[in-house]
Amino acid sequence: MRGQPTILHLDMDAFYASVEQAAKPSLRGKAVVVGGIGPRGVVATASYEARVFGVRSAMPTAQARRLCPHGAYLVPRFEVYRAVSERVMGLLARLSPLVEPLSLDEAFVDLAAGGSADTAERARAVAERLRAEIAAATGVTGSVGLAGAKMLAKIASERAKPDGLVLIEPGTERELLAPLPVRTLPGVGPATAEVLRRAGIHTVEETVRAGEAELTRLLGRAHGAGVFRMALGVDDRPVVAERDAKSISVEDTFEVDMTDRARIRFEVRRLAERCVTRLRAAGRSGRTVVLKVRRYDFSTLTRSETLRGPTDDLAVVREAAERLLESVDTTEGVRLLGVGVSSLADFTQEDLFAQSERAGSGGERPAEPAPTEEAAPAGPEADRRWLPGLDVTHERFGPGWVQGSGVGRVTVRFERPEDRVPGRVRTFAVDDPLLRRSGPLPLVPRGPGASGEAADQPSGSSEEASRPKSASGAGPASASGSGGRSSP
DNA sequence: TCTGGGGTCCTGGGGCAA
DNA sequence: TCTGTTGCCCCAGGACCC
Repeated sequence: MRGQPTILHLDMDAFYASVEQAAKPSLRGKAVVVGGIGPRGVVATASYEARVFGVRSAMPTAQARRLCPHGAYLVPRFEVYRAVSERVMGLLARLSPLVEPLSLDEAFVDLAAGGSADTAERARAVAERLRAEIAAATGVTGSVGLAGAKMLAKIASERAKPDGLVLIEPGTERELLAPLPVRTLPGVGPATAEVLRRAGIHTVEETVRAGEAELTRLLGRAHGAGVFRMALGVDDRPVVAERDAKSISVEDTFEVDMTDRARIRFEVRRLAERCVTRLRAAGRSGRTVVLKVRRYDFSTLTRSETLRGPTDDLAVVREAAERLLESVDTTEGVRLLGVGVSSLADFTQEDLFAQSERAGSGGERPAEPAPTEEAAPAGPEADRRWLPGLDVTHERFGPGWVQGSGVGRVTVRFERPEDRVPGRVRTFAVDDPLLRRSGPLPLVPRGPGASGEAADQPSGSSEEASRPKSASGAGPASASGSGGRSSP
């Protein structure tokens, strides 16, 4: 570090909520909360209007509703966020070959590696142009931080929020960091902050004064040394363009704790199937199978088994997961189950019959039928679930989105992203044959006037992608997502 | 009325082989 | 042959991040 401020950190502003506001004119300027809407859902992103009421990311949605009862609560539409994200990442890729995406809404760019900026003035000009391009191409805004190192660029983008740009001049880093709370430093979460607080360390300056030896004593060797370096502003982590995934996992939280052993086994098999589907889609195989169980009291345990070689065979993964389940006591209730695969490889060891047969079965038999009715996987009715925020089309009234539903009725607002005024609201019976799910509309209209190359915004039907993941009943709690979080 | 989902990294204990 | 040391692998849990 201490170099020119050519590390750029982009953080989209309240990303999921901003995309929803761009897509739905009636929500602009309103409190919008995106996340799980079930009884165990949490907030993924809140618009700035909702944050005024104290709504924050990772807060239980039920609590958010109490703080902000008049807000619009929407389920995430990941296919839209992914499309917008790809568009943004495409703009970043023009600046440098070294772009490191952290999530759908955040990325680092090494401007020097791209030759697009080597001084503070040029970096600032590049960043301002980038922000304008993002707004024009996607309809949503992003904040940019520029500094000589990743940590500082990230701090800068947080200070720039919303819709701003902050550049940290070389030589001012230590002075800037000194008064900040220790929680600002990467790697210092609630637990570490509490350890430091008990030792009388609250700020970055106090962290530096404590010295490396004391931090190592408090936090352990690797962590203590790392925190000390960050506190000094020493952050030489490079921007890494491509990172290989180290594990692939899926998990579900259930709306009601499960105690029925057959039902739990059924869910583990289903999760194993989803996990292997993703594993294969990524063209990977794995050697270690991990079962995750969160019990009624929120205590979490993991059990893992390492195979003799990497596999992407469903039967092998499923049987390993079932074997692991045998060692877990679930009598008092389970709220979450997860299945994952780690020790990933790009090849598969075919000779795994012994592994598969150890459990006394083999072959890719499909998951057994659900042991109880509530455990049934998503059926045809799944398509008739009108979750708030989802895209629909009515044969007479055209495209719209679900504003709410209940007691046999669904309320739809008919409007398009390009509308200047909120659209009309109409209510239908939930089984109205003229109403169906549809794909999202592009946020920025395409055509001669549209900027950029062929827009990669979704516009066609993607019913499969947007289908709810479970039927009603005791199925998994509503999805919420990774990323999309932004600091206030 | 509690606390999602998908990841990464680190630590420490136990088993095992050189 | 026995014993102590070392290093590696596996496993479980915790912290952290978005």
